[in-house]
Amino acid sequence: MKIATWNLNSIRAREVRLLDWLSRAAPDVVCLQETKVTEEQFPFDAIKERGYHAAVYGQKTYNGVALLSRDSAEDVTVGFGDEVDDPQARCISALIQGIRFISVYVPNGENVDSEKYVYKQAWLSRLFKYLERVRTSATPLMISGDFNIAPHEDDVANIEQWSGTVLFNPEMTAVMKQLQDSGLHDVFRIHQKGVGLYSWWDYRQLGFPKNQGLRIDHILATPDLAGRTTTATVDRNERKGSKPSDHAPVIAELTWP
DNA sequence: ATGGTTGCTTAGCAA
Repeated sequence: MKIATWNLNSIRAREVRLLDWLSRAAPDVVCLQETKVTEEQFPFDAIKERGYHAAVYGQKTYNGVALLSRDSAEDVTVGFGDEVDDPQARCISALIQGIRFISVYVPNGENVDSEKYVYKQAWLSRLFKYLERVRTSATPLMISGDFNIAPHEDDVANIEQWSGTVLFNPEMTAVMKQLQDSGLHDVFRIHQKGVGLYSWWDYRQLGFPKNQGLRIDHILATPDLAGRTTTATVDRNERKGSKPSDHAPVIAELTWP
């Protein structure tokens, strides 16, 4: 079973790239973020032609998440289902082949003095409560997406530039540690121990050619699944060529069922 | 310190 997570930075700007990549990479489940379209504008037909079901939580202009899958998705839910009235489409979940998949687009936060960072903190707090509710011992779980957090120094190319920012600071690395301590393992780091491995590179200042990136897109899995993963990679080819997203897909393979 | 890029929308926000 091949799983991927990819922040597309607009599914309209990336539709051809996404479709070509689906044919070439042939993932079984794809967690998408920043689709930036309402459900009415989502390219359901083209994706169906490539052999995928799509569960979509859309929003105009900003955010937007989706789950693509070879097999049908059951029990689809969107948002956290909590008491907060939140218009931002950042979380979708479904049961696929007996696994609870969640695609998340964690708020960026802009800067640590911003109201957007307050929202990021609150959103993450709601995510923990959501995970407590949705997790059951019987169902393996995989939560993937753009977390907008680099978990470790080794996940940041330029520490001087990024230390203390919303993407890499003690409070945010503690969030990743708390997720891991709750039994959600960082699948990429099970298989890749090296440095200089990133999933996002700024469009500006030759970020990608200079490999000035951060590893902020993650696949986290409960132990039953994490232990069955066989590979984890970043598909750097998707950051190359004409009109790439600023994120590359992160891919994991596992023996399932 | 500023600016550098992209997408959506059409001047300015978000990343």
